[in-house]
Amino acid sequence: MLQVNNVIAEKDRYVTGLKKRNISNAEELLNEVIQLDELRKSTQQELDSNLSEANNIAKQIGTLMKEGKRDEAEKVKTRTSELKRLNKDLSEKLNDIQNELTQKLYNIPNIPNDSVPAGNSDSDNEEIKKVGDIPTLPEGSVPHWDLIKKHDIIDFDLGIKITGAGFPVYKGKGARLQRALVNFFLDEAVKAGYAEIQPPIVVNEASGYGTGQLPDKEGQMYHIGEENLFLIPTAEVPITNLYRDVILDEKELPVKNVGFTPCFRREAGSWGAHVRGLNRLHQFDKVEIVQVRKPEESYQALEEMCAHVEHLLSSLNLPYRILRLCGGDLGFTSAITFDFEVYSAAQEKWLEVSSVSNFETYQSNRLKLRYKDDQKKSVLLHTLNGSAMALPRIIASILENNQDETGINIPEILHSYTGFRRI
RNA sequence: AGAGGAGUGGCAGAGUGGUCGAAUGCGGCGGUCUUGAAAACCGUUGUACCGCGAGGUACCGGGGGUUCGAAUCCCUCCUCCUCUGCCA
Repeated sequence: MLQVNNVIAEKDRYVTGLKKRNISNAEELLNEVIQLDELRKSTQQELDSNLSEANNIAKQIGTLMKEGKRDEAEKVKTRTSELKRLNKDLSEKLNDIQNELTQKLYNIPNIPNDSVPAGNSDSDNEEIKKVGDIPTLPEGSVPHWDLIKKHDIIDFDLGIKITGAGFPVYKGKGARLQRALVNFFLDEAVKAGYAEIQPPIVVNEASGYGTGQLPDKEGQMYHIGEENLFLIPTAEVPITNLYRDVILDEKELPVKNVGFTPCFRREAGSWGAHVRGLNRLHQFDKVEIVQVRKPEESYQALEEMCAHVEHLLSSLNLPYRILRLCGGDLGFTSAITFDFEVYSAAQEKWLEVSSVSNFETYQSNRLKLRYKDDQKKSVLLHTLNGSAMALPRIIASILENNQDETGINIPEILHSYTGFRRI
């Protein structure tokens, strides 16, 4: 969430930023925050001085009691009981104000980076790069949902039988291909200096709040009511929350982590005929890279992460394009996001396979993730993450783009991982 | 899951109602000594909020309560350890 001090210091810039996200009452919203914070301060000042007085009297009573002056002690007690009543009200008031302020801040998204274009929807995203040729497929080519049936490598019906729609079963070469990709992605990340993490795939409420899935997006996550836990929608949640309530030593920076996990998304309401096959699932595998950086280094890290994703895509020989998301399409917690899409030649569609974002201090403020600078001051760090990469759509495009009359060619880079060259 | 025990500063560990934000040791940082290092000695060493500052407030696993006053007493939740049960 935003820091109130920054809201005050850079109000104009923040208003402009929020307008880019099509929040028309931005100024009003920020003013409310500033006013609430002022009320918070004055209430706290009043409470603090009352507490101070009460503390002093309590100490006096202690001394009087020790000296045996009971009557005098009883006399001062009238004032403290008055203060006690007062302070109970005041601290309740302060609590309410703080909750209201937090609620307000929770509902204000991150301020977009200056380079983020204005816009309403994904049609306003800015294409900044396109690499690779769109393959021309042979006569009779079919989308991946037909290919997987034909070659019996992924079974949706079996998934429906044992779980439900959106939970496919990977079989034989399909399962092997997926495992190969996971290993390839992990190996490349480790080569690039990321430390491999295997986090839990179920997280508690505090973690949901830390990275911003809660309070507003709980509908996206599967919830285990009995234990009040959530199935992760992305490895970002556990891996970033590793650093919740942490003050890092400068020597521990930069943090570069990679994790492979299944991801679970309820995708409530977004199921329809247009999302067939592997295009959208309730459970899918993803390799995620996460960085924690000093503020002045985070944009360099963002570039580095984008370059890493590009490297993966070109190694797999997939045509891709990079989009800079516009204000209207930007995730709630993100300051800037680049989407990577691969071309799936039989569907004749671009599919999002990675999303690389800088959250600046938006997450770290909630997480209380800081480091000590050379002045020994605590400074909020920047968090970043990106998919490297989401598996199903990569598989979809590999299958579609590399099909011929008799089968499917596996990209060369994967041969040592799959142990086979064709499906 | 049941019974018992325990959660204090970076770590170890005292403190069971009143100058306790917290002894002591280790570690860290600064210094003295030394050619350098070690040892020894001296000093310093949590986080957040408010305040121009002096300073104030809160925090001893989380939340609530008793009391003029709580690390200390009570309730509740969480976590860890030991034993019993179950289990990959």
